[in-house]
Amino acid sequence: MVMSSDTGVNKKDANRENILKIAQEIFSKYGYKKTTLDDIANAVRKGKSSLYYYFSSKEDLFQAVILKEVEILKRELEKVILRNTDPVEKLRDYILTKLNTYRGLANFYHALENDVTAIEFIDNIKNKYNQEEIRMIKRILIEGVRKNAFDVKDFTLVAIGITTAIKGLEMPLSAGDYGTVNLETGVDNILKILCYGIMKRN
Amino acid sequence: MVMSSDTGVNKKDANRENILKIAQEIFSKYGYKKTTLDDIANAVRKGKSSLYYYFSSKEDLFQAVILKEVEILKRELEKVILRNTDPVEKLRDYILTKLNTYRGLANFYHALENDVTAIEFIDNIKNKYNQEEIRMIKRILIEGVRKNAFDVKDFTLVAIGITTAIKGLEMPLSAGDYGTVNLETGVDNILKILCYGIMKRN
DNA sequence: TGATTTTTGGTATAATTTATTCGAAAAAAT
DNA sequence: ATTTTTTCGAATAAATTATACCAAAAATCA
Repeated sequence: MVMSSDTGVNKKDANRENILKIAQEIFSKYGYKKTTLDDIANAVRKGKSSLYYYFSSKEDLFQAVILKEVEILKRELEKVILRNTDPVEKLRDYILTKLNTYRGLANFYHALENDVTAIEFIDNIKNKYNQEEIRMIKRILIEGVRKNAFDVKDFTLVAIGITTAIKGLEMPLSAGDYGTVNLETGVDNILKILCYGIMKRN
Repeated sequence: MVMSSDTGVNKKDANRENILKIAQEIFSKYGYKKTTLDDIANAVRKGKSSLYYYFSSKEDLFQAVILKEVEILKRELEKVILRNTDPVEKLRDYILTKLNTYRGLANFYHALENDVTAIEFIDNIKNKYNQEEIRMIKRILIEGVRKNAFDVKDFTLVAIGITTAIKGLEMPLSAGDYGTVNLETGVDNILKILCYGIMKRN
């Protein structure tokens, strides 16, 4: 393969990225099963068979989309963590950012149902990510204590607790009732509860 | 057919209604093509073949859903028309109500593409309804003039103009970019423009 | 109760859709 | 001009799906 000399990215990679971006939109709208390669091919204005030049199969494309999505989420959350905000605010931002990005992933998950391999794949990612999540929450907690806002003894334990609470918030998204749930309200509710347990009383 | 004596509605009709309601949700989420009878059957917790006891075909069911949707929209709009509000407010409410209900219809339309017969069917309804719309707008205008808020010479012409403007607002919905457009803002923009042309200056 | 009507859903099938392959040709780069 | 990259039409095999039929369950009635 020969690539253009000045730009580090070649055309193929650019095309891949474009396909990925559009595929993520369509997948997240219809879910895995209901999305056809024709849908994607039409949207990127290429022949269906051209997709196989970039990805070896529908599943391969799907996994690439998910992987990219996870990367984006990770970077987004890092940003929140590094922001210089009040600890509670930071916790709230973290959860909201996560849920909002998760909303995209949710629809993938939703229309998977039978497709065992795909579910397994996603579950693997989720588990892997779970560890990272706990670490991140921990950082927020530690910072909160240092700033004299939180009073936490066992960081790991509390971090796991909060992670669990977030999972609870994710549930309705996975289940697919979008319109019904108000994310912010849900988060604030959970936050209020969490804070009463965590906050240092004066 | 023998029906229960006291209630006017029999069970079959109730089931039909239920199927209609659920089918509308699924159709409006995935569009006509991507919705399978299995989807609907599962959602109503019946066997797929049972649906044929209530509707003669997928298309039949689809048309019933649309027809019902149109009925609901019509009734909703009648209510707005009869409300005792400021004319501009009423116009705004009318348009917003229409667009919001239309959001549901939009997705049907969106995933129709090839299916010529279905498109024709919907277009027929749209045309038929268009006349009614003009009549309704006219009523709002007439009332507005009587209340000394509007200054309109040719009601029909202005009504057609407004109807056209509303179509413009519907477009992005038909095109399928939901998240992008803010209905209220769009409506208020159009309204502001419309009012400057219609309002009686003091 | 037993008879009849309503409602359900399993199974079968024919038509359609869809993911994937292959190879050749257009486009771009060298 | 030759090589490399990229595209896509056509073919296919597997899966999905709308629809038809029929028998049995459930509800209603007499």
